[in-house]
Amino acid sequence: MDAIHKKVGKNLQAVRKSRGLSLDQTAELTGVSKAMIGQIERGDSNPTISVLWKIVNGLKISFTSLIEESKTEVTVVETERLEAFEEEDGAYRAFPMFPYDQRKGFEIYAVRMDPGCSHESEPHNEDVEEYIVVTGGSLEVEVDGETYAIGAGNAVRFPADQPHAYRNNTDQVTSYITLIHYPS
Amino acid sequence: MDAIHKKVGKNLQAVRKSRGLSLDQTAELTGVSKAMIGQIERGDSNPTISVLWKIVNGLKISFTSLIEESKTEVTVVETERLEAFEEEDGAYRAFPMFPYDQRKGFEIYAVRMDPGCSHESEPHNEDVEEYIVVTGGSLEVEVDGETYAIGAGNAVRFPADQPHAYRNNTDQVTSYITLIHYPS
DNA sequence: TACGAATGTATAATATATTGTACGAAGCGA
DNA sequence: TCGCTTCGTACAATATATTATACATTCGTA
Repeated sequence: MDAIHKKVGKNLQAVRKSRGLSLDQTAELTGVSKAMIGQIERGDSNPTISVLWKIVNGLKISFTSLIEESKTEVTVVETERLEAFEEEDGAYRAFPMFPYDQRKGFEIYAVRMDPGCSHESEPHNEDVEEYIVVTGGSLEVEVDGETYAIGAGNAVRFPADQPHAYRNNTDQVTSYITLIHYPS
Repeated sequence: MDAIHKKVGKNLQAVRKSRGLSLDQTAELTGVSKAMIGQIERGDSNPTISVLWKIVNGLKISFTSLIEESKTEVTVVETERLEAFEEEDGAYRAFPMFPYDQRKGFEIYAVRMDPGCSHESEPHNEDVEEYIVVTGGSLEVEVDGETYAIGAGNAVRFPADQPHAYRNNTDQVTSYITLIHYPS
């Protein structure tokens, strides 16, 4: 699922078969060897971009159609099964629930912060926005010198192209969901 | 210009420099070696799709942003300098003025047909359309058993997912522009 | 049944993508 | 100027992408 070249292989084979083309015919149309096309379809090879370019142009299809997920599938994620990025000696734990997807332009983490934990984040690039929904405990967010207290069930959004910090001043674990949106 | 990997290199370098990143930092972010990133930027290497995928995800950019032309440039095409696809012993000559561009989804040819020339075209795939503007002489187009006579200055459009034929029954050279549109 | 054509796969040879390391150039304080 | 760092490039070693060829299977046909 995550291996891009396998996705490309599936998509390519889908296009080829939907047109009733053989490997030989496809090789003729694209200028890429039959063996290579077969390997790409099976996921046995990691095509260079030049080869993909030839295929795309020979078949008169878009580049995107090869790298796109054929359909958006149901994806169930269990936080406990994810491997967290830990910071602050494990007191700050970020679980990548939906990793960055360049077609969507955002990523979603579930974060847990132990009592007393404080975490500073490097500024992101311009026009990057962060959305936070606190799901448990209470969170202090500091942006541009201002501090905002967000209780469970509440949310905040802020431009993340500047240094910002998260603090859990309570005596219980605070959890929140954060969505980071990158400009297209 | 036409070499895809050089375009990718330019775009990648543009992104990296606009963020003030060094090769080392980019390597750190993407998990791709510094040497490789340098080679890609210079066009010395033809990256595999997996490597591009890592870069795209590490930098939080879209795949498309790497393969797109940074800006649409002015492109002047002189038909006489183009190499024609010849058929019917050279009596049918097709000049690729604007070759297939998957982002646009179409391609444009200039065609010259000698007097008496007749040319049959294989059916294209479903939902492919052909637009023809006759610029000189007169053209007979046969689609689905029907024949249409198109004089200079006139045009025709038809679905090209069936056999179709072109004929020049006049005693002079007929020329026309044809645009072939492929579905997305 | 046998044959020929067409399919997708396996194999070996070659080209090249990818990496780790080392190098020279350019900035920057002391 | 000297060191120190950071930058991008050059190099050699290795992994692997790509090709041409040969192979096994299937299918239609005589």
